[in-house]
Amino acid sequence: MTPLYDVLVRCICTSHRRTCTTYSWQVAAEKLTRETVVERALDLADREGLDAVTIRRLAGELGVTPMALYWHVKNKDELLLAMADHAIDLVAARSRPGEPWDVRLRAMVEALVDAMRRYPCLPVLLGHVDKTRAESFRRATDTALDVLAEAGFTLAEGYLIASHLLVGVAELVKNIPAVPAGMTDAEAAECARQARLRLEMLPADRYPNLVAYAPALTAPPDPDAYLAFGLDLLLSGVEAQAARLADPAQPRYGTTP
Amino acid sequence: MTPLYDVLVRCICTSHRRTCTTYSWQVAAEKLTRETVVERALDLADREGLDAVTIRRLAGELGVTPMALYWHVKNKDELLLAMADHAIDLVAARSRPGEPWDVRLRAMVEALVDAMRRYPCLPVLLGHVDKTRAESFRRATDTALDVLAEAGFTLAEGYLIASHLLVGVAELVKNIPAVPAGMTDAEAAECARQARLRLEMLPADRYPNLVAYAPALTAPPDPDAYLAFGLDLLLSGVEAQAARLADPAQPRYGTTP
DNA sequence: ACCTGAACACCGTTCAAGT
DNA sequence: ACCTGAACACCGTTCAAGT
Repeated sequence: MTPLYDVLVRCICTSHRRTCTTYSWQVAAEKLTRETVVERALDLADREGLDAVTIRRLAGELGVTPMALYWHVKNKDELLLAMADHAIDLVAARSRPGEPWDVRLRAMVEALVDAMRRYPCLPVLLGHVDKTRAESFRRATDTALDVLAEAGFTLAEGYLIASHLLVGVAELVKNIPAVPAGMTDAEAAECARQARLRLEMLPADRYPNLVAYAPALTAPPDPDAYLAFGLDLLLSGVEAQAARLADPAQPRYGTTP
Repeated sequence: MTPLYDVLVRCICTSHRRTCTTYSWQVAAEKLTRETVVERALDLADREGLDAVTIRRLAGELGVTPMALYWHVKNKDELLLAMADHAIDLVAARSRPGEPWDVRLRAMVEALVDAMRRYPCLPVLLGHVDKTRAESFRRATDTALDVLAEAGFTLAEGYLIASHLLVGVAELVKNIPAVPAGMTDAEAAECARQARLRLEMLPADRYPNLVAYAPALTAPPDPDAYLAFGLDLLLSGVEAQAARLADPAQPRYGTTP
């Protein structure tokens, strides 16, 4: 542990690294960074579900020892937070000032939908992080509060609406009716048939509506009509409240700014 | 390991047990049942959060070996499912046939709110179970579909609305502004002050609305106004859609029954 | 029928040590 | 600065065995 030894080792190390990076088999092990850790974690979660994202498993995927990750990320909670932060990053940007509040709000919600379709793990990921600690959530929430204030809502009301829209969109995208990626038409049909049978096997006297719903499951899914209806449902609630609260006699939640 | 030894041990044991049950310190170990397992798990989750519900931890709480639980419950997933099932049990019952659809729907939603306030772990628990596998969910969904069909929705629309209301209420109750149980007024005030400071410490140029929202946090929380606004928001969306879809020219999601 | 004990393959995380 | 190795205290679950 003399300085000389230290310097010597350091030299060997850097020169070793310099030569190695020229070989292709070393490219994968090419100096870990926090960004690649987070992106690889998102990738893993999208492919195999959030449960597959494990410090040890992720480390294996990156060709590195589990404890190596702790250099780039404080702990698993921070990893999940960084994943959500990274996935939601583009949402705040898509508000268009100048437009009326309802089209601005719809644009934001559609940006949310896009983010969740781009990162399928995002809806369930949202349930595992403290949203107030993520930077991109704060940005998105702040611009949402801006839009909603323009609609006449108090800040407290706007805050509630913002988180309501967030989980509403998450639930919507989670249940989006689509053939799972990498499934042939035949497999998808078989899948739908089994889902239908599961419903039809229920006792019809106790669950008449669920049983009646079963045939609809064999029809080809229509994600666009589904999303259109879901988004209208979410947004029309906000619009209805905005209209109702335009009457100053109505009781409010929170003080008007 | 002779038969004689076997019988001998058995005698000692049963007589031991028979005497023991007369002592009060043995009452807790009084024959485990699936119901007490589930209820104890709910209790544990309510007190210390869902993460505290662990097979081993729960077994310890029940004064029993971890593997004993596997006799009453197939695995942890089934335990979580049974917990949700038990907590949501009373909801379907609270629909009042004869009333118009919107008051029936509101009654169901309010029953949901009650269940979630009774079992604080329920909102997060819902994120960890497959709702289609729980009996009381199916019952509640079926009666909801009944109510929503009366409102003119298709079954597909009704199904979407039902799950939308479920997660909407869950999010609402999760964020309910109330002084946490077992906290003095002084502690609650300190808690609010810190929440306010956390917001006010944010850079005001990037998050102007969040910073402006901070002072509202020091005001005493008003759970009733919060819930009233949240429920109105949820339900007015459904009502607005019902009104819009009364026009037969409007596009629909799913076929009308 | 109901419960225990030992064992297996997994976790997240710490801490000292290497290079 | 960045990564490894060994260790700790925890998981869920199986399987054979006890009573």
